[in-house]
Amino acid sequence: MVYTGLYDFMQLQRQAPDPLYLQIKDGLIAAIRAGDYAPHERLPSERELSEQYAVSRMTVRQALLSLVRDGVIYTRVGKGTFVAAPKIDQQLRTLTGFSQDVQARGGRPSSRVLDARVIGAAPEVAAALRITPQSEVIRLARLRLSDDLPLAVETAYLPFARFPALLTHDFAVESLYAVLEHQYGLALTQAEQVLEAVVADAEEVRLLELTAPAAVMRMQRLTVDSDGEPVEYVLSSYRGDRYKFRFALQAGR
Amino acid sequence: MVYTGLYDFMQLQRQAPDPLYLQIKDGLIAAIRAGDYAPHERLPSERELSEQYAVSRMTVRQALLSLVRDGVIYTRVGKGTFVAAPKIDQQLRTLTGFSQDVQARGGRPSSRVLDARVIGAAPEVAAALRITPQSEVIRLARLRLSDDLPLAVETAYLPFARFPALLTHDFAVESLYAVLEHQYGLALTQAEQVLEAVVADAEEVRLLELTAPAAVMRMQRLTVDSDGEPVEYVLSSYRGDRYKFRFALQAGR
DNA sequence: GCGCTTATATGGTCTATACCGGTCTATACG
DNA sequence: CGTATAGACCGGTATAGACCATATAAGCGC
Repeated sequence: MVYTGLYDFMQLQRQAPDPLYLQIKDGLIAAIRAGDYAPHERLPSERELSEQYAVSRMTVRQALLSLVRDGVIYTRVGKGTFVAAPKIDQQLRTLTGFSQDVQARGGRPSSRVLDARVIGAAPEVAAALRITPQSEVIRLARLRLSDDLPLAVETAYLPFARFPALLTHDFAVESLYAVLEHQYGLALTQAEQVLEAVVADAEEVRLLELTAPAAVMRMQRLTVDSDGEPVEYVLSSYRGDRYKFRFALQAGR
Repeated sequence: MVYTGLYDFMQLQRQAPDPLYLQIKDGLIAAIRAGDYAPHERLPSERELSEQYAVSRMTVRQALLSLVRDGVIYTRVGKGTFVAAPKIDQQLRTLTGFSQDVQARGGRPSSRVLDARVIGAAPEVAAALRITPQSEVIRLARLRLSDDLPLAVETAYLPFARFPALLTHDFAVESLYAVLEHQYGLALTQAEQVLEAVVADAEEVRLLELTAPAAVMRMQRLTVDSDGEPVEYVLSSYRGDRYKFRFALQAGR
């Protein structure tokens, strides 16, 4: 036990170096993320990689197998190892509002404010936000566009008591999530969503410039801050033909 | 090469024998299920197992690592390998199919098989399952009902090569996920979904007993096993008026 | 040109061996 | 008696090599 003190010291100084196969794994992840390999592009063969990294083929395989389990790459006998289609999982790391969402898809988000005022909370809204009915809530209704094409109608409700100065912002320009994060220092980490497919009503047809009959995706979202306090309750209607909702499911853990 | 002829013969007679490590894995699963090892009981060491099965230690490790990924066992450096706590953990580690889903909502699931056969994979299906186009896939189309009311049309595609005996089951009665789990020992842990709202086409109107125009939720799901291998590609259409898709979003972690 | 064989590349499986650091225990020492 | 320490055993990492089935392209015979 002579070295206990020194060992602890070194533990604090630096982590034990990762095993080789993890270093290789990280290297490959970095290369893929850097764009050195496009989706479905072939990686060097296991034998080539073992030469490049100067390790045995089994060690390379350990790194590759781990990447396969993570869904980053896939293998085909006799053909090679390939980069998997980009994972949606990544997208879910942060809760995104409309603006980030559209940007992530390569679009240019914009908004038209339809309504922005303080009203008494309807029972349904009060229940969702867990406040007393008829207490004041901010109602922010916007038409959301991607590259100037109408994509969704969105109505957000927030407790007025908590965000009294919120309506001083111009939400035709600013992102609600950005304001909540930077102005109020909120970390939005959890949300509960309900999706439903319905035939668009007259109002939706008009605002989203649809031709009846058309389908819209109605979304209900309750966003909660890191303390578990409800922050916003949002009702949206997305054009069915322009919006696909994609996400990853993961069991357990 | 003395055995080539015999080997070819056996190939024709029955599927290629599982690799050693899978045989060992199955053996251990059977032993655990039979109660030979209680939860948290230590298994023989890797070196002992390699003697018992007369294989190298690396082969034993391959079996054990797969069991760890499936959550059946866990390992502790310096101590040994142990049986994981049963069921409840297990349950949470797997995704749910239609049957479990409806049951969780308090409904009584049932099915009508519309089509069940082996066909050549369409390009889209082959790409999703990451198999070569035109290779054989199982196509299982079912009308899914909850309390005898039509709720969804679901078409699942699975690689035939991996599940050659799958169609011997009656999927009007059995759950596909249950068969995959118990028969093939698969832990379905990851899936990627895409949801879209559309106006129901004539076929959907007829099968789901809708009145046009009506909205349906089209779902696309790629389910992947614990080894990262695509298992099934499912296209579904849910009645918009009877199905709400609810889930929790969580950022970061 | 068309079909067949052959050569070559790939990932998948398996062996045999080695050393590491963590864990536990029996034994020798103070 | 308490405690070091040596050693046995554990899973984790790594090597070097072998053979398999699959996939693809080159070469060959017709």
